[in-house]
Amino acid sequence: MATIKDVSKLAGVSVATVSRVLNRSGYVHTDTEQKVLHAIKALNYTPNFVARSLSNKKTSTIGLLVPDITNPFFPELARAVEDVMQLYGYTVILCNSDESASKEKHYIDVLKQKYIDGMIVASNALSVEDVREFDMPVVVVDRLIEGDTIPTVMSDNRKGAQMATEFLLGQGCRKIAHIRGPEHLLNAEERCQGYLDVVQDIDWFDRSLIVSGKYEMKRAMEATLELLRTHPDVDGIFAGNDMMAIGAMRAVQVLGRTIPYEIEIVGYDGIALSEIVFPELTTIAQPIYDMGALAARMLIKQIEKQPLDSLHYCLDVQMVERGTTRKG
Amino acid sequence: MATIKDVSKLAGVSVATVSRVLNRSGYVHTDTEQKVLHAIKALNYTPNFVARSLSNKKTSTIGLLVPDITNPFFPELARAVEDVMQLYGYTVILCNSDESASKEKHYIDVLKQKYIDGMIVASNALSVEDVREFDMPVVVVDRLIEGDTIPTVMSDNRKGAQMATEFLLGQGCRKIAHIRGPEHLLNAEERCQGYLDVVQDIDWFDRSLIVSGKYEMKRAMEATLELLRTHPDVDGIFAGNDMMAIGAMRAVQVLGRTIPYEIEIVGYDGIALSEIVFPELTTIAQPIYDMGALAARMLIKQIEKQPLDSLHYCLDVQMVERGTTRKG
DNA sequence: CTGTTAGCGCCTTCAT
DNA sequence: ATGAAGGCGCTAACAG
Repeated sequence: MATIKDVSKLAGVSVATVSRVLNRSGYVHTDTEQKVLHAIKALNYTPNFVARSLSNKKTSTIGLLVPDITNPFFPELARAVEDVMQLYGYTVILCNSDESASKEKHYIDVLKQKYIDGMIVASNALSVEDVREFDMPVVVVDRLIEGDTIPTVMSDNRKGAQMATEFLLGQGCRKIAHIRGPEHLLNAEERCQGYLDVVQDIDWFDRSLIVSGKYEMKRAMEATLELLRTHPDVDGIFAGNDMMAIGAMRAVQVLGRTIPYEIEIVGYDGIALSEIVFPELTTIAQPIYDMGALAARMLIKQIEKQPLDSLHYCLDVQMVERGTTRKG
Repeated sequence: MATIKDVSKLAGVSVATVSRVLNRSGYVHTDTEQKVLHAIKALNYTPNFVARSLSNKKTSTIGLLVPDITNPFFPELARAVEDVMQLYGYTVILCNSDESASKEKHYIDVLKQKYIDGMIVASNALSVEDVREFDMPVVVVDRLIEGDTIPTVMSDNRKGAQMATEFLLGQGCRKIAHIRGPEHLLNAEERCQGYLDVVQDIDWFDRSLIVSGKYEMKRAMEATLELLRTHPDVDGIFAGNDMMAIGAMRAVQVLGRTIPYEIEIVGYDGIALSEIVFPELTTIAQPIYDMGALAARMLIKQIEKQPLDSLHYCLDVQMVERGTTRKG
């Protein structure tokens, strides 16, 4: 691998000059610039990023921390992040935390040592203080750190949940249940709240209509089986995410009831999977790709010391009507 | 951030000594080691990887090149790679190539400049020469570069395809079609060949029983619709991957035929999705996680100059009987 | 066992 | 407009 020194020698100039043409910094005569450019081409020279990083204190690398890339929500997010980062000349390191605080901390340490320029966190075993201790640009996705100064992008969970629930009501459902996500996740809490906003004052409502599915398909399936045993008259289900909605579909199918005629189901997220099951899942779609792309842009702005237009972004969600609910 | 110099000062020793205790290289008296350790703790010192990389020529970072992390096959692979890399102190940079040669080349260039230690390639817009030009440790996954010296891990596509086809035959199918993947992908070619191995000498066989689905669900659905129009008597379908198998399921469902009673379907890959559709998909499962983990281990061996037990690994696949084929 | 010193490759004043 | 030289933080001879 040729170094800047080789280039300078071949071009008959000093390394400083080569550096100048490389970075378009400072003045350099057109002729000498040409000489340098030729030398560069002749040697097939490309600058060594590591060396550059050392003197720059900028690695053009960011970290992306997700719970598990295997969870269908995150590939879309990761793809978005990677796309825009790539566009701006950054490179992204992928980290799976499994929502374990110790794993997360370990990653943070490693990434800090590697002097990454910033990170996008879509996993939250960590507390606000932990995140603040990062002491580098950060954007948190889909996990609000309430009322804080840490930049955030998320979607309007509560409103989305209200939309879903109201939609089921509008479809004529007489008893709507909710399969909720993990208690410790704010977004699960908000979605549950949105459901409550709509149904809690209706006469048929009862807290036992809310069951827990841990954002997992299997759990949701079991929870639904149990739910339909205690409440055989449930005719609408709003699941806190698509995976659980699919679990619910399974349970209903196992019981031999037909979707959407006997029971209607609405999910949340709008992951690609929702179009792959049959019937296709009606869902509240978050703009997953947009969220990732926005987070990436926000992070870059911070890294490049540009002002952020807003600290917190809450993107709109969209109702996508498909096969698990009846048409008009 | 404290530097090694700060530590050396505080401990009253030279930087060399600090470096020695840091890397457990060379001798150092227990007492001075203690002093150093204390200084390290006192200053909360952690070494700067960038600086280390510069003098080491080792970044402990590898690249993972996939076509698209959004394609359900790759998250599982990525997860495996990340898991073992993490175990050995490496960090992984994720790259989506969209199977575009120019994108791939661009990535390679960037990663080279970043002096990554090696890379795992699960995408192949590139030719053998291109890959050899990487001039760094590489492992190619699921894409054989035929008869070459580049380390490879894949699964036994041909045998797997034979298993699938024979299984359908054994189930009593009278006319078995194949939905194949892209012509330019070797694994698609091999799977098609495996199908042919089993059926080409049977009287009902006809080349028009092979249709192309591009490894995509939608295309496969359309292809299946068309297939069942020309060959209404097809009662078994072997799809080159699970996504296409799901597309085929859709087509069959749309036509109002029942799975598995009127038509049986077998997929290939064993992605998580295959358990999520209903009926659950019978498939030839590749050990995706194992393949990723093995590739990662092979890469590390190369990086650390250890000998590879074998240049090419071909892992066994497994028939997983589920709902899209009849039992007993 | 420990310290001195010369790199690793690049950037950036400071002179000229 | 260009060059010389110090520094980024760490490692690895080479002395002692």
